[in-house]
Amino acid sequence: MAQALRHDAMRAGNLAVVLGALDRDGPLTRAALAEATGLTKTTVSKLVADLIDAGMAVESGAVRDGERGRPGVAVHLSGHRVAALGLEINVDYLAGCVVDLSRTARLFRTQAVDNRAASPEDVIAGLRDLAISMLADAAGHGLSVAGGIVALPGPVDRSTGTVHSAPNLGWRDVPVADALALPLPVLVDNEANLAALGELWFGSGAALGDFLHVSGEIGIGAGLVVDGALFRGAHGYAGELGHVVVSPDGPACRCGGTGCLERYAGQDALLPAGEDLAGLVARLRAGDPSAVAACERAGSALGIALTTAVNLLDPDTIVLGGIFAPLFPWVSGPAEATMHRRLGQIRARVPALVVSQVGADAAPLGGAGQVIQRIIADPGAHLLAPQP
Amino acid sequence: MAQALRHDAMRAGNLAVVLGALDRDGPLTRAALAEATGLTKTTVSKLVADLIDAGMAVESGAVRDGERGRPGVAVHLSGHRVAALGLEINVDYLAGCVVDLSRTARLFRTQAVDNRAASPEDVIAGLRDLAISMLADAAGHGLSVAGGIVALPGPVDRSTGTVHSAPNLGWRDVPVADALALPLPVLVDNEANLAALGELWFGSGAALGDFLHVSGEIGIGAGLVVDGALFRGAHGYAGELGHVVVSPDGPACRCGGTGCLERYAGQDALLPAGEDLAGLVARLRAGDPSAVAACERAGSALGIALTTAVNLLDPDTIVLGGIFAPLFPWVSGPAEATMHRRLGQIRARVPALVVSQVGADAAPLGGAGQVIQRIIADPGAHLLAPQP
DNA sequence: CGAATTAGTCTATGTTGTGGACTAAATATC
DNA sequence: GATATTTAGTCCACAACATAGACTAATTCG
Repeated sequence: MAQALRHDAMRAGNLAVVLGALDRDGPLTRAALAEATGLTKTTVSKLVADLIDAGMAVESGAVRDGERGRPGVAVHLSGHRVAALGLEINVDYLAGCVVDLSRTARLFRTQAVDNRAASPEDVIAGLRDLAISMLADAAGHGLSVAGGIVALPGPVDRSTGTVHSAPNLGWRDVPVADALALPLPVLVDNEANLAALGELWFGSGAALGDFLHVSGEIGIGAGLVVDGALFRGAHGYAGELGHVVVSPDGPACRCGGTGCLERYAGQDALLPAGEDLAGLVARLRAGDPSAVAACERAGSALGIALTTAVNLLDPDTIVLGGIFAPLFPWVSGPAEATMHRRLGQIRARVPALVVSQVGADAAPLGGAGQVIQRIIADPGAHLLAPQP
Repeated sequence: MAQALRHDAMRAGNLAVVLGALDRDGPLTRAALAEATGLTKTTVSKLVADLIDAGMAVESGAVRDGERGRPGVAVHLSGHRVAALGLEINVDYLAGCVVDLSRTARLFRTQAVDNRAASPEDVIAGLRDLAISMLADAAGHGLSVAGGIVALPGPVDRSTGTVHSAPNLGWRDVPVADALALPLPVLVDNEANLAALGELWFGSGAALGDFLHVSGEIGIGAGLVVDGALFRGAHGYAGELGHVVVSPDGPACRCGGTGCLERYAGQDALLPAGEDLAGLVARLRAGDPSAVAACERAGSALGIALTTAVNLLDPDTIVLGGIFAPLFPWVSGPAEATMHRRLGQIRARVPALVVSQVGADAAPLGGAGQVIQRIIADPGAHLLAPQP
């Protein structure tokens, strides 16, 4: 239910309105902020002063726009103080990044390890070491890290910070957030969801409108971004594109069904035993007919599943990430052809397929960005004591 | 973007908080309201006084709850003043209803006509007559109708009040809201969307959690309700369940694709030429094997499509409405079996299939309820001058 | 019947945003 | 180059709203 509004909520809300305007529309003078938000110049000045005290905004020089009249002082988001930590546990690596309030990635770290061979405790201890050292680095840069999110390859319970099952890691019900025991609030989320947010803030972003981000890995997940926020469904398990039915009489899937998308376009279906992704791409570049045919099959199946997704979710754009990013030139054509054949008559516009602009770090970047997003949406709760 | 909060917005917001609490939690005393909302008794008293002046709330008698201390005065939503109009244009009938603020249906009217034979202008003129006479009736009951919504069997542009295409009526780009020219604000929406909202407010309602409401008519639409609001997608065309791919090599569909759900479970697929729904139900009751087999085929196909919908949308419950309501006993079993087979291993809980509790009036009821919802969410904008 | 308890109102007060006067700093005009 | 004009930002008196706590009202308990 909507919360009761008291004076402090009004102030917190207006602080968020101003910070949000700075985030969206770049550097703005106080006068421009007043015009954009509908608040008076007086109020904006007071709010901006608070944001500057908290280290969330800074003044840059005067704006000489050639107009006559006194020039304004541009104010923009400050990346000097507030930051967030994004972490990822995946099958063969750990990764982390620190992103500042202006959504600039400040630190990166990746560590190749075989997490299938190790126990969850050891993996989490390794991630903890990586996180602690990044926090120290961040502190060295004067950054105060307000929170973190761990990206995990499987369905999670966000309220308890637990990963329910991560089949590719062999994990079940691991309380990742608690076990990490970092000295800051830590959340968990699904890798596919966070990768979608990574694309929003560190990739093609707002130009995509509402988009569906497809993460091709061993499984196939998808994250739908609507109005700048994830659509999660009732229990947080929306976007399971991998088990959308492509052909009800198709081959059996590990989920118990038959003919799921994963059996046609998942990593195991695309890569012959023993070959890795780089090998497949090399064969595709060389024009190997069997590799091209495999991608065509996968692309057509993907087109069927995406047709269904468009009918149900109605996105503006569809972004292909994960293994589909390097395979995009060979997969997107057949998928797009299928979609146009099936949707062309009933939709005014068939969503375009585009390739992800973020690399392997999409998930931790999206996680850190999500924390930043929360801070911008409620700066009042994160007003730090002004530093000397 | 979030709006700037000024004093009037704070007041309007708190008015909505109080009215919303009354809507959800039935009659409450001012003291209970203060506790529930977190506002002080003073503030609640002032807000309640405004709501009573506006005719949106009334005091009922004192509450004698057996506790000691002064008994409170119960306050509840008043249905005496504010109301909303729900209208529907469909292939063979026009319908309208008036719903009051407490979401009680006060007036109903249905008119059987063959709208395929008539021009859009004539159909709209007929609906206008029906609406005007209902408004007069409502005024006779002392009701002030704040707005209306027209349910239409096809995709609409809600911002312009236009229906893009209604294939079953043979309409294209008809500006329904403007053409109606009623003396109150009129919106348009898709029939399937409004039927889902009808189920929310006039059927099983909140007990369903987040649910997908399937409207089986000639086409098959679906509306997803998340957190008490419709999920519409980027352009408002989400929920096109009818063209979800059930079998990519299936029979050709009028949409240009093949093997869409509509070809297996739409009205035209279920009813042999010349038979109507009542006839099919009679044969099913009599145990006619070919009728039962047809429902089993339809149910299995529906199960495939719903499996996909669950994977992508993750609802708590699935409600079957339209023609699937009378066919529920014969269709739901095969659908549920298919869903369990395909989802049982990867979901902790497979959404239950339930039958719609609202009859044919679901769409106009949902439309009127939507208007009421908007009033409750922003009573400040609808504060009428106090009446003598 | 008086004490205890709870509901609701009343009054003084505090927080927040507003509106307009005011100062500051630039360009345009003569 | 002096003055008018324009725009940015601050200051101050004021208005809107919610709050806290005193107060009155109406009930049950002993």
